[in-house]
Amino acid sequence: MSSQTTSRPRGRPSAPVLSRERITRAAIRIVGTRDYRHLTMAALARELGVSTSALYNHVSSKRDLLVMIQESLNGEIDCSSFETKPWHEALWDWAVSYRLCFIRHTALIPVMAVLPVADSPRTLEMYERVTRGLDEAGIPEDQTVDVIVGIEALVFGAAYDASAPQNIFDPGGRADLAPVFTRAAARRPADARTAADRAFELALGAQIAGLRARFGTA
Amino acid sequence: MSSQTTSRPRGRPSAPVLSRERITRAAIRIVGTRDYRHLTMAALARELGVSTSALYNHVSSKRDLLVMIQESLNGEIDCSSFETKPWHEALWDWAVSYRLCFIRHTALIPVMAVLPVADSPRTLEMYERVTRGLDEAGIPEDQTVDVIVGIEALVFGAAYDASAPQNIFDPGGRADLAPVFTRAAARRPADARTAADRAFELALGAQIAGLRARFGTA
DNA sequence: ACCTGAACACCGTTCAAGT
DNA sequence: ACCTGAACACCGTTCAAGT
Repeated sequence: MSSQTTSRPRGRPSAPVLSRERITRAAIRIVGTRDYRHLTMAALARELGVSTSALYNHVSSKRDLLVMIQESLNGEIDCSSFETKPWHEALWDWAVSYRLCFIRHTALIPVMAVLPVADSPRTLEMYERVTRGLDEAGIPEDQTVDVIVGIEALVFGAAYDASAPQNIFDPGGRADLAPVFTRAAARRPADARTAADRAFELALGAQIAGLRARFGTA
Repeated sequence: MSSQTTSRPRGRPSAPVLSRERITRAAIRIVGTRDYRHLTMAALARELGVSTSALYNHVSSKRDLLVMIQESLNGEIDCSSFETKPWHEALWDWAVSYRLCFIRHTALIPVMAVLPVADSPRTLEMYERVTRGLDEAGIPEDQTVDVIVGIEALVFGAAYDASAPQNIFDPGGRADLAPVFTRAAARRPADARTAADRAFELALGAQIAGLRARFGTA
């Protein structure tokens, strides 16, 4: 009895061309060099040298693909400070790293912001580390998640701001409509990125200072 | 000489069916009753009883349309408190009203967040009132815009959060990955909207408290 | 000036057919 | 199991043709 014989044809079993990992890497390659608008299923397939429909053997939808990218990205967010620094400093480091990660991926924010954590193990892992850090610092258990959500909201909004065009606060011909604002806007750093960084750091510093005042500085 | 005679045909000059105002109102009607995914140029034309291509006599692109909606919406944001209350209370009222306005319009956030103010007179007007309020309260002129940008970032992120699905923080089968987080998440209000409101108010309160500490409570 | 109808160049997604 | 090629149901946008 040749029970060893499998039903698969003899000779080298042809390994599949695609995998979720290869697809994710190719997608990140595309959005890394070009824009998110260029990340189409067709472009992705071309990058991988397969037909578009082949992708659907590994990915259930484009949204699924975006979640995979987000998962991979989330691994780069640094929450190691919660192991070594006081909670308010760790919160700062985390937020800074978080924002940096999403500035070049604002297209993922609408996905990430409403994604059930159950669908994203790495996000869950990140939340766990931050929650534990806040918990051990004595933040009341029924508010640790609120603290996280609040910081995250600022981070997402600030990531958009940092990806805005250079002249976003230039009133153009309508300066007469807003003289005080126009003068104040002209006082900001000329480089848009520098201006955005400063605004984020002011807001983050204020928010964390407010949290310290509320929960104690321990 | 019948110099009075115009080149337009005699009789009642047929008034145009469309206008930017009518188009904007129809668009708001659609997103008010249905989802933003249903706001297509074809659906909008059908709502107005014209052909799709007719829209392009009044609107240059779908992005243009979204900006028009945003303009109209911005008129509903309340910054009147800056005329009557101390700056920190006015900032609170403004942020609350701002967020409320965008919770049902998160699709506009990517547009609004990177829109040059020159393209949006009403946004400019809003910024003017807020800047003036902060200016008169003694916030240094070179930081008023940063304060606004920081509050706005929180507002946009919080609007996303408030529009997230009910079970967003339910770890599902992966509770083992995040025991501390799971316990903390279970402590939040059952109603997602209530939970989101509380998180926003904690963050906003903290941020404003931090700003007061920085700039003085005058 | 303003509207219609047809066409264009895309999208994401499905599916029968092959191996 | 995994891939191809063709097809489908949409998108936003353009444009010649009409009034």
